[in-house]
Amino acid sequence: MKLFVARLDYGVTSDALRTVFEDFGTVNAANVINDRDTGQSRGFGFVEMPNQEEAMSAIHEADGMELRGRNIVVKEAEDRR
DNA sequence: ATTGAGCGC
Repeated sequence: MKLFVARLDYGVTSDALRTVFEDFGTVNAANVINDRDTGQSRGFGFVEMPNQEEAMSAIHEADGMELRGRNIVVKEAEDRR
């Protein structure tokens, strides 16, 4: 299951994102999206979790949680556009 | 350091 994570602090890296979600279960992959031209974080990212139950509990647990001073938003990801 | 309502090339 893929999770969409928004409102990330610009200093949050893919590795940091993975560490956060590993507290809720197994994480296959996590990546923060950076602007292709400037390389700066876009402030959102994706987390892939193989266990759906862990993924759903991660949504409920991590949505709204504070990370680096900002409250993040966690939702199920839409199909890649 | 920067901070937006946003779904990765």
